[in-house]
Amino acid sequence: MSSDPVDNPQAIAIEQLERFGLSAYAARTFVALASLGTGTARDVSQVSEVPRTRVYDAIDELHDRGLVDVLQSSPKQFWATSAETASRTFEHELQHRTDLLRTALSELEPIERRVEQHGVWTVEGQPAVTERVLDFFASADDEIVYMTVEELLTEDLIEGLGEAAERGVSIKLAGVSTEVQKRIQDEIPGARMFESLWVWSDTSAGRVMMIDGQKTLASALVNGADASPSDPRSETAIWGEGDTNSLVVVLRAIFTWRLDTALSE
Amino acid sequence: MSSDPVDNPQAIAIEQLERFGLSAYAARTFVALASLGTGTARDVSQVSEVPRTRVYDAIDELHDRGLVDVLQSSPKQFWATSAETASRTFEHELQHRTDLLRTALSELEPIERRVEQHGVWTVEGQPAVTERVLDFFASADDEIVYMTVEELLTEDLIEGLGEAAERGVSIKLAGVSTEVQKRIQDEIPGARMFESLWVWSDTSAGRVMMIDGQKTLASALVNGADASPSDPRSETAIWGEGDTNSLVVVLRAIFTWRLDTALSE
DNA sequence: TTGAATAGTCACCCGTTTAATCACAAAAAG
DNA sequence: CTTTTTGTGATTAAACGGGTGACTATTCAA
Repeated sequence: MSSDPVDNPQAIAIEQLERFGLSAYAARTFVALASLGTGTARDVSQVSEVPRTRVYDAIDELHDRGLVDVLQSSPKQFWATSAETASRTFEHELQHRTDLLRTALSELEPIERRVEQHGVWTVEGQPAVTERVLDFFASADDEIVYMTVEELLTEDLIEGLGEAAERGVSIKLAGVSTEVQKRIQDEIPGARMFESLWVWSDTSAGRVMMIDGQKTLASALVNGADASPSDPRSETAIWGEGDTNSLVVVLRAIFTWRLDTALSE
Repeated sequence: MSSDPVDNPQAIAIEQLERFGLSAYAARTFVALASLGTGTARDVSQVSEVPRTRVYDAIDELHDRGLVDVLQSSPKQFWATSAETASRTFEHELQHRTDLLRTALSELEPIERRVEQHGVWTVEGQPAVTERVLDFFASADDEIVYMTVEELLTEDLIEGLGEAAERGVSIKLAGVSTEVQKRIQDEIPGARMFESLWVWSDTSAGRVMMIDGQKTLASALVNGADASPSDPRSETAIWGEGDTNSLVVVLRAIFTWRLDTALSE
């Protein structure tokens, strides 16, 4: 269990370094050097199992990236930057590159994005679904109806709801425990609570929402109760937009009926 | 000039997406979809020049990453997330992964990192050199002597100097214009200025520094005056540590002599 | 209903990349 | 001066990914 190879820091570090664009040799070399502090090609080769003759190329790669300093002697010595410095280096580089991407993508984004009115779109993965929900919150003019299992009501979503509320959007929320209801009432005084449509907790249900009566989204948690809760790739959602959209029509009918009875008390 | 293929947003976006781990097809597919908003495999294939039959694989990849939603119809329709949402998705993922890396690396970092006392280490690239300088600033107990060309005196370095000053480290700074000297005096009241050792501006000199009389670093800007100033990979530095380190001995001698005459006025 | 066109899936080929091995020259160590 | 260690370059082998085409399913129009 605890010796699961994917769980030791070495494997994690190597995996991430590779995914950040380092070669396998460079990644393993850096991890070896990071645990050694300083060392020669021979030292590195022994702990990293990188062929000694290839350590030099790996070091070149790392040196160019600013992750390793080199002492010109014989044998050459290599010095790894600290965990903190190395991580900061990546952070800076990646931040810079996402900025590049953001600028480039916005430049070629179409002016108006019409969305198919008669179909139902699918989204995969909890982070992606959350992003979509946030987009919807941000686009709301009038009303947000949001029903969710509590584990999916994350901080950023509450924030998104709060911002909408400040714009004057009326918030109707269901599915959360009484304790959390209190917290919501504190942060978003305008929010109204209503009861879930069905017994919520033991199903695989995820969330259901409606924006201004014409955008809807429904999601389900696809892995059973035994699945690891840390796996975020377990939510699948569908959404639709437009007055006559089938999903919208169905959910609007349900919500209208339900809200009339639930909120009129 | 302006039609330089590496400068158009498409190419930039594709390049970044690929470096973030997408396949070439997926990257080109996403960029095509981002400009279309919505489209079928055929549409995508036409603008992206990805073989139509492979658009589906690419979409799978993008769908799994939460960058594209899919409408199940015939023909299938694909919907790209907005530039902002897509960038945020990457930002989140990369932030998460640098955190993983940071944790993993710190776990395997050696307790004490002794540094070779008799050698001179080399660092490549302006960002890497800056990182090293910041590390040194952070480790200073007593005194920082720092001489730099003005273009290399970036915000984060001034910050690092400020933090050191607040710890009670005495700061001695040279090479900056009188305007910037004023600004420094405002932000770091304790800092003292002295004149450069030589005519600084038209050489390829970069920076020279000494920490507590026993850590030193010197750098040069390696590309000539005609090189593009935006290229950050043009600085090479050497550094050394320890009382008897050759680089330290030399620079300490110079600085001691110079500071005695320059600061005593 | 039927046939042409379009959409979608799958399997295969081939080139590039990169890991891995080897051969050899230069430099240290004994 | 010999032997070991170190560093560089070339070479081989395998994996990955781009590119193409065959084949089935679906749609649309006669």
